[in-house]
Amino acid sequence: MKNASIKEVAKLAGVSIATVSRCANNPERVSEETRLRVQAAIAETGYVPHGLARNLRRGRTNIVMVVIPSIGVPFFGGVMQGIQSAARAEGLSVIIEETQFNTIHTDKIGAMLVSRQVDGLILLATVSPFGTEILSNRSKHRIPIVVGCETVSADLASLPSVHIDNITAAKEATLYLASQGHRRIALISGEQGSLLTSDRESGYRLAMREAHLPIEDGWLLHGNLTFAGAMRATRMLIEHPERPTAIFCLNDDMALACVHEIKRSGLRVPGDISVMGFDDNPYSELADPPLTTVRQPAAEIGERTLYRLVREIEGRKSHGDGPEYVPHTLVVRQSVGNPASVGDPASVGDPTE
Amino acid sequence: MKNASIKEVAKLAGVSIATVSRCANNPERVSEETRLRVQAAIAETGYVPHGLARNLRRGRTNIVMVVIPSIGVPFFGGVMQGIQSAARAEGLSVIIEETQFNTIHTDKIGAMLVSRQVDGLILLATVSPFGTEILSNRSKHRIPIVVGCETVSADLASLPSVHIDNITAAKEATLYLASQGHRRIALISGEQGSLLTSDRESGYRLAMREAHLPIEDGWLLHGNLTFAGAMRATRMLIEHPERPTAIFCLNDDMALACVHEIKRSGLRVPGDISVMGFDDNPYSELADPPLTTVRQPAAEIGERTLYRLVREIEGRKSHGDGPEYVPHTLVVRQSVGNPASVGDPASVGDPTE
DNA sequence: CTGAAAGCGCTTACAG
DNA sequence: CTGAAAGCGCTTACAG
Repeated sequence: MKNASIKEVAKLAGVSIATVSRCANNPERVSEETRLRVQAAIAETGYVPHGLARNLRRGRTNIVMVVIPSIGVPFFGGVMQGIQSAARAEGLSVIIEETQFNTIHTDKIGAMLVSRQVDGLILLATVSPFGTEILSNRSKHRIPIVVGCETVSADLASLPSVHIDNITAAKEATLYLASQGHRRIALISGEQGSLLTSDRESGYRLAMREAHLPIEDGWLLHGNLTFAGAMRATRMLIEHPERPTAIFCLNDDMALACVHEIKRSGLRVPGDISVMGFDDNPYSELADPPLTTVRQPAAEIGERTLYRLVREIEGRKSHGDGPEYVPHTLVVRQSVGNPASVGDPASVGDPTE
Repeated sequence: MKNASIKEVAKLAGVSIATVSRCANNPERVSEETRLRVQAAIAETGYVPHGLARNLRRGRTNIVMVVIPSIGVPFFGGVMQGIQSAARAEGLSVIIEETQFNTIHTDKIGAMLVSRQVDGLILLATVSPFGTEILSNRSKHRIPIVVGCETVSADLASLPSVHIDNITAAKEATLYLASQGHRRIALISGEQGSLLTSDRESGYRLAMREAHLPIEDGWLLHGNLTFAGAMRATRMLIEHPERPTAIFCLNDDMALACVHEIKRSGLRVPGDISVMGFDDNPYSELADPPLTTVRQPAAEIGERTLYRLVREIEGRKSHGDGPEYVPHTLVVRQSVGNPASVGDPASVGDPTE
């Protein structure tokens, strides 16, 4: 059965299509008698307004697009949940576009935007090459864009955004490590050239300086936010002549991999090496030991990002173009302990488990 | 700057809008000279065809909707990756709708479909209440739907689908446990009344019967596929008078939580209790011990589901309405070992770690 | 309160 | 090869 159109309903009810339309959009402007007749006709035909036509007429799609580095990362799952629930409240649908190492379909994203198939764009921790093109399109076509979780490329820094204060968060985490007595603190960082990464790196450096702690050569490694990258970095750290007593990983995935690798080498966490994560993804709690980490309020980031985008779409930029900050918290669990006394070799190579 | 429309391009190039349209869609039907002029005009105006208008005319949106129980579950992330990459190849965009315990916005999904804002629907391990309404809409409006990863509600069983053979997979996993010498094998199952769950339960029962193993009262518990549910179930199992030597969890999340809980109670995995998972999500490899589990080819499921949907959309149902099976594999890691000799209390309450 | 008409921006037979 | 025209299915001033 083909979908009924507004015409058929109109004919059946003996009214014009304008009246049928009004029954859906401004029912108070239709007499009750007519309305009833139209409603009956709608029920009889099973009529549902054709969304495309309506949208074309109204000039809005009620769809927003979110660009995400990788679906299935639990942390982004949390952000998406926030986006979705806010979107639902606003009557919006969300198209997800994954952009993992994929420069090419930048085109597609641009096309969807420019061709008005989506009303706006949310960029979640976006990859670099993206930046300039997006930006030029934005100004050319007045496209609403907001960045969530901090942009990765510096050229996007001027966009409205919502995220935690990455510098401060990383600084606090490092300082916590120092407060537990650690003096040899290494960092497994994210991707080179990513703004998010460099902010957190700054926080680490700031903290180290403030605590009068040295950063030895080879203590600051890039793990690219992946398991494999973190494992590689962890191995290098374990074999470092000045082996750190604590490793700060710039996300929980890397921290999980780091813990795994430390234990595999026969060392204990936190007995021999403490590990600090970042994000607080759901699996961190189940790790052995449960991860001490910096929590980002994922769902809240998602929600606020969406609402911010809605404001952009509707043209009321109450907050200007600056970033909007969201609070982070240090979650203390068991992967960070006190360091073994310096030069005490007893704990090394003598794993109890 | 407002977007240029086809009219402005036509005027600038001194041709009709039909010709402009042809340049985009059937360039070979336009003389080179004209084409060049039009292209120049397009470049000058920055014209991009308005997607909505085009779609309205063509009667397709090139958007498919996927309904997913929960974003951020790593396993579904893998499936989504498959869907996305296939969608990209087909020039489709995907709208994601989360349906966690949310009956209400079933309406929204139905509406998007019926109102033709999306071309088709992928249901990923869908929740129950959904079923009947979707189905009635489907037949009424000829809506293309395909189910991925097995439907949860029996009333959707008639839809085209792609998934592993859940019965066989669960049976093999259980049999593997038996082959390692386990005779007391418990099951932490999924959600009551879910088809996927009951299929895997059947596999477990089949295997136990085949191996002449009893299923004691209280060995088959529902964990609802969540951490919390699995922890609760694990505690009950640990205290069970006939404590199992192996626990089969119907997904990896539960297996991870199960391992966590066993260790927390001072027992060892697999020393005291072996744990088998299901799915092979990325975190399973990093667990301590790494999880033995049944792998579902997530990305492949996603891809094939999308292609299947495309066939439905295009009206060529080459494969009929039956399910399409995808291979599973047993991934042997370290969470399953041989059981301690029966009645040997030495290993109990004497955790080494 | 209701209808005729314009128009959203395109695509595609149909002529020529 | 090109244009005039119909039409996709709606919504919304504008009259009445």
